[in-house]
Amino acid sequence: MTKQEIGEKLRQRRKLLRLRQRDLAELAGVTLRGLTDLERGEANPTVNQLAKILDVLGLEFRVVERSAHAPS
Amino acid sequence: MTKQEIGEKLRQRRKLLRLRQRDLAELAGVTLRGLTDLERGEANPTVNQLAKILDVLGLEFRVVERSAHAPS
DNA sequence: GTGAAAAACGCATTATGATGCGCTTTTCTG
DNA sequence: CAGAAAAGCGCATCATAATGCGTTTTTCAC
Repeated sequence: MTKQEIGEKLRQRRKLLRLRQRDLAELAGVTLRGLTDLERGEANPTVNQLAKILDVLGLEFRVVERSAHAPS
Repeated sequence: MTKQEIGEKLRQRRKLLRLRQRDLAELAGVTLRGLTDLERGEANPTVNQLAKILDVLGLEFRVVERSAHAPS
């Protein structure tokens, strides 16, 4: 996944949960600034930073074989 | 996945490919220091840093639902 | 067991990610 | 359309990830 794809996935998930960036940022313990940059794919976050946000969204990241395809 | 799990996965994959840390680090364009820390799970790498290494190893990371279980 | 290769790590430095603040732009809602 | 809410973003600062170098420890082949 590219950073853009990650950002888009986070955004979709956030909207699904009807959260504003501000609220998600607060729940995750990151700044609004950091979150907006991340959602737009214009950031190179640390694993911790990303994990904090994924955690609130009920998501996680996983290392897999490159050729493996995503489930529907 | 925790950082320890990620590190262990990278290490296993590297060994499978019969690479030394030094060689993998060079191929990935990171320092030996950064790689050793990462494999031991004692690092909080950026997504870019992690991606560079995963790329050489034929791996990638993906954002998924937290409850989804890993394939065998 | 000995020696060499590989990996771990302490410490200082450099590069860059995260934050803070405020202003601008975009997106909703009525 | 008008106003408000949400999101985007420029810039300076702070925090910390990445590097560089040398030394120590562990691993492995003989």
